[in-house]
Amino acid sequence: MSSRTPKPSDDEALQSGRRRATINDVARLAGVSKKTVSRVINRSPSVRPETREKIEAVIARYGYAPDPQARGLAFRRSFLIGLIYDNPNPQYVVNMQLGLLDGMRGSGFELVVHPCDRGSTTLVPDIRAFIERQKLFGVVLTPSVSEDEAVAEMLREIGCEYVRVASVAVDSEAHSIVTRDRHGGLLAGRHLAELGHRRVGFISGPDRFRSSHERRGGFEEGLKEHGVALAADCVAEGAYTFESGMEAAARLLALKDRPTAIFAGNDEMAAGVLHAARRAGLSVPGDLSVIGFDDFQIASRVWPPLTTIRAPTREIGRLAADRLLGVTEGDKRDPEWRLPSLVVRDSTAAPGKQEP
Amino acid sequence: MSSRTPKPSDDEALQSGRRRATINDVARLAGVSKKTVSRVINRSPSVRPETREKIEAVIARYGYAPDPQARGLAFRRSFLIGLIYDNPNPQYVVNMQLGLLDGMRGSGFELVVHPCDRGSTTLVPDIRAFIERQKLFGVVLTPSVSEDEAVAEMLREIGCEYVRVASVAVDSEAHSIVTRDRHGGLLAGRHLAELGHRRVGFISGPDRFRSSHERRGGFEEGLKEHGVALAADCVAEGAYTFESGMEAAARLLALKDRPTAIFAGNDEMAAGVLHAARRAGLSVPGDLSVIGFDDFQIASRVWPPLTTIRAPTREIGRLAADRLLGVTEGDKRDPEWRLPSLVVRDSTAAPGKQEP
DNA sequence: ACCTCGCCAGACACCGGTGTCAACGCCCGC
DNA sequence: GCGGGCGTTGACACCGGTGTCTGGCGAGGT
Repeated sequence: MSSRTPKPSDDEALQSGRRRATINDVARLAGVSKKTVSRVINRSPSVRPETREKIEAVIARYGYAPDPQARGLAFRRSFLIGLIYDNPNPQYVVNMQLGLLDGMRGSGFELVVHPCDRGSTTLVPDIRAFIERQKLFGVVLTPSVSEDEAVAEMLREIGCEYVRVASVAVDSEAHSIVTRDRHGGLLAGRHLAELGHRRVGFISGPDRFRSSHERRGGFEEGLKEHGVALAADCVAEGAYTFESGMEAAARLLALKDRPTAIFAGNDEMAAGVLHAARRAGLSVPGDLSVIGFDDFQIASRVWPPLTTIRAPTREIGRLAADRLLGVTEGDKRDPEWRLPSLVVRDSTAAPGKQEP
Repeated sequence: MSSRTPKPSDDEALQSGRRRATINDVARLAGVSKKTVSRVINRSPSVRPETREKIEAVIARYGYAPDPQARGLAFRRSFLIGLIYDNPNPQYVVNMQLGLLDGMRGSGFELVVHPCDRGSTTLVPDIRAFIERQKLFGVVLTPSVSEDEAVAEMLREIGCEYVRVASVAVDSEAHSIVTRDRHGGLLAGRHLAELGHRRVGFISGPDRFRSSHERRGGFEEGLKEHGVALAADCVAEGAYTFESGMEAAARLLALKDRPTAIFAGNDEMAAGVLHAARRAGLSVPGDLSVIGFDDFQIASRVWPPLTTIRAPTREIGRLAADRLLGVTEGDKRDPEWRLPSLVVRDSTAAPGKQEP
């Protein structure tokens, strides 16, 4: 009996569930010191099996769960994980959140969201304040902030756990989750080349996104396998937004020798391409094939439904959470399962072919 | 000097910013007790102005910020706000999150997200565990969980602050934020009736969403102003999903006397209506006018761009956060600013009119 | 001059956990 | 029989704040 005896009404409240059990209650009811209970909670090996069982029985009986705040105070670290992102696409954000939550389920951790502005001059201090204020256990960064070295540097400096999701390894293996966008681009290139397209266009994302370059690189590689080259005048820079896709497509479609197919860096821009094609009086896929990237909901909502590259964002999120929490099981699975894959719908066809 | 003197290295770390200041540091450096510093932090009136200023100077000098964990432990309440939702629409979720964050900025609170399944048999205990585990300061509920009385009952029982976002007042004024979906429906009805439509269709959301009924009620009201009635056979139930919208529209368009316009309960379903119309060989808005609800991104991505009702989700989120944090300023503004509004694009026209 | 009251500030316990270190019992070897 | 080492446990301080209660002090009433 380590702490002072409680008032009788206290135990009553405990029984009825009106009061949550604390470590002191468990210690008292199990006839051990709170430190020993703490050892059981933290899976310390130096507890005799009988003692452990006795304590675990009390824990189960009263549904005791340690208070993360108190634990965090002593550990100097909270049980919160932050998602730091600047990608404005709602579907990306939500899928990532869902994936992270998948991986965090049952761990006792919670997810705190933190959108940010990569262009802000106070980006690094803002993120730092966010982390230090709540003493976050760790953070997950997604493109494009995940590609910011100043941010990563700061995270190392303050000793915060982190995982960077990016299209290529931008950090040590322990700190990166690679989405392999290059492979997605490759599939897009192959698909168009196999359909017989020879003059193809590409609309990239913004330069600061690593994925813009990876998707393009893979695309060129896929084309090349079939002897097709991406002409310089058939490349336009977009901003991963619908409007930018529309504008970039308008430029490409105004070319004297316009491409018969366009690979847009994401679905949003691909939707913009569809609008531009319609304005130009071109039918898709009859006069122009269009392929997107992401396979977000929009891909199947537009007309014609978009052929696109499915990026397993939710699965990537799950993996990121696993990594942060030290679960390594997920990493061992066949890496193929988290590779981008081709989803063929109705926006691509052989060049010159009429719609059915 | 209340606590033991620190090692010289400690103060050095403080100066250089390697160590964050604690309340003990501030107390020592200001020559007062930590309790007095606590009073300043909590804006207790019983502190002499000179003392307060002295302490505030030290706080500013060292950039001291109280530790939410320690504060939370003593307060028996964290500085976290939970967003509990079951709406699967990513854009809704993200807009709501952004609105909440708008309202929480600078408050020292953070946002924890918690998707849930309204249909789960463990819904109430799951939410309860979520709240009690992290001792959430408060939660924001959005449709349709916001309309669940069992959940609200539990929140009252455990004394958790909460705000319910719903289309009508489902709770006391302090606990509800009303989105006035009825008004949006009214605008849709008026718009179609004013264009000259006499036979119109409606695709509702799921029955358990209060908004389904409100949008319909308002729609009928708007039609009625112009002497138009909503025929029973022109109403179909959807599920707020693209597929359900497509199926419901297919049914309505197969009617012998098919409607010349359809109001879909949200944009997702309206996109489904567009697909169904195309399949049926109908042009929009030439043969069929379509109007949606939400004005999410998809509305302007599809073809033709959708006339729709803009729901100010982000603003509503901001209001919810203000309410939870006890800020009342936002409530006083002209309530018009957070009413749904009509956004006219290209999917509605007078009946029988050809596309340009 | 004395008592009371209100204002202000501090001492101390407490919130619910963990780290450190010492004590205990037991088995081993000499 | 005794010292040493190991496995197990507990006492106590501590993490960084807040609640309660008490005491010192000056102003106001009698």
